[in-house]
Amino acid sequence: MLKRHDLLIEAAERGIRLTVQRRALIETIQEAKGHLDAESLWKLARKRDPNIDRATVYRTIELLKRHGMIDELDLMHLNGEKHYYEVKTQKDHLHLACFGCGKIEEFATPTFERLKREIAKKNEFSIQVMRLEIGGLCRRCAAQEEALP
Amino acid sequence: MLKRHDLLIEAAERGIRLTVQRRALIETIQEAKGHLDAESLWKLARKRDPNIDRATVYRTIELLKRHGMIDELDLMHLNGEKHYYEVKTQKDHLHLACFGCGKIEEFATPTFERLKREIAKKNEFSIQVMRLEIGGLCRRCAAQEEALP
DNA sequence: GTATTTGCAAAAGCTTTGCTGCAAC
DNA sequence: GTTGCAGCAAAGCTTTTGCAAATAC
Repeated sequence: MLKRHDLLIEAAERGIRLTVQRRALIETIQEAKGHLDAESLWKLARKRDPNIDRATVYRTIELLKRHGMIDELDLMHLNGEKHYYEVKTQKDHLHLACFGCGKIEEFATPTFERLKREIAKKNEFSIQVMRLEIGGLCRRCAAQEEALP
Repeated sequence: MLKRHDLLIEAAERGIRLTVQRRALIETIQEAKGHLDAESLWKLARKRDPNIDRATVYRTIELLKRHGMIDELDLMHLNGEKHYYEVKTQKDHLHLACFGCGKIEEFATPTFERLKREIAKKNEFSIQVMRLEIGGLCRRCAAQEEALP
């Protein structure tokens, strides 16, 4: 399991003003299983603050992103153009998206870390965000494809 | 320089019906310098076929994508949510996007290829598309940032 | 001649914005 | 008491879609 930051503590440490709405959303993101889009986060956050507005959700996501506290994913645009969010992990990892069944797998490996160091060094580039997404077929879906004529 | 496929030849080989509109767009993509979004491609393609419609551009892009002839990029959403397109290269490569000046750099390394093989093997995943994007500051912009208080 | 593709115009999907009043500190 | 934030509603940007007419083979 990848270790993730505690967003509320980190927000406080960073001096981010914690309104009830931000608290509601941050707790929602922290407890979210899987990767959720803004609309889903909004619906869940309303269980904690029934009046929280979509716009507030978007604005808070933007804030957390700027602070590098969450990562934004596209997940190969498997379901439209929306974005998905996850708490930043200690280790960089990549996402495997299956075009067949839509399942998302996460994967971390030292090779990825090595690649990151190599990029930073060779390009003299100061890396802030890194997003590696892979689309294809998971084992099960690849096997099914094979079976068809 | 990364070697890219000849799209028109490949389209013919794949039995893709080559209408004048598709020809116009394919030639445009092939000759494009840098990474262009759908709107820019449309404007350029109109120089070859003045009546080509936006919708045709989107439909053809979708077609070429399905055939794995072009890659779609987000380039860290540096300028809104549009997508950018490039002819598929022989070698996988990644994109470095500078949040300061907006410059996009391409980078290919054997470590990336190794990572790809490792992912496919460890996850038993059949990879079709791989998109590695990095956001941060290029050397010049990082130095400028440093200079400020 | 027939199946596919196009242009057009409209809609859809997701996100951002301007403004006024409210909340945090 | 100030400053910044939230809610609301509207607009924005990019992409998709339905359909009749045109085109490729």
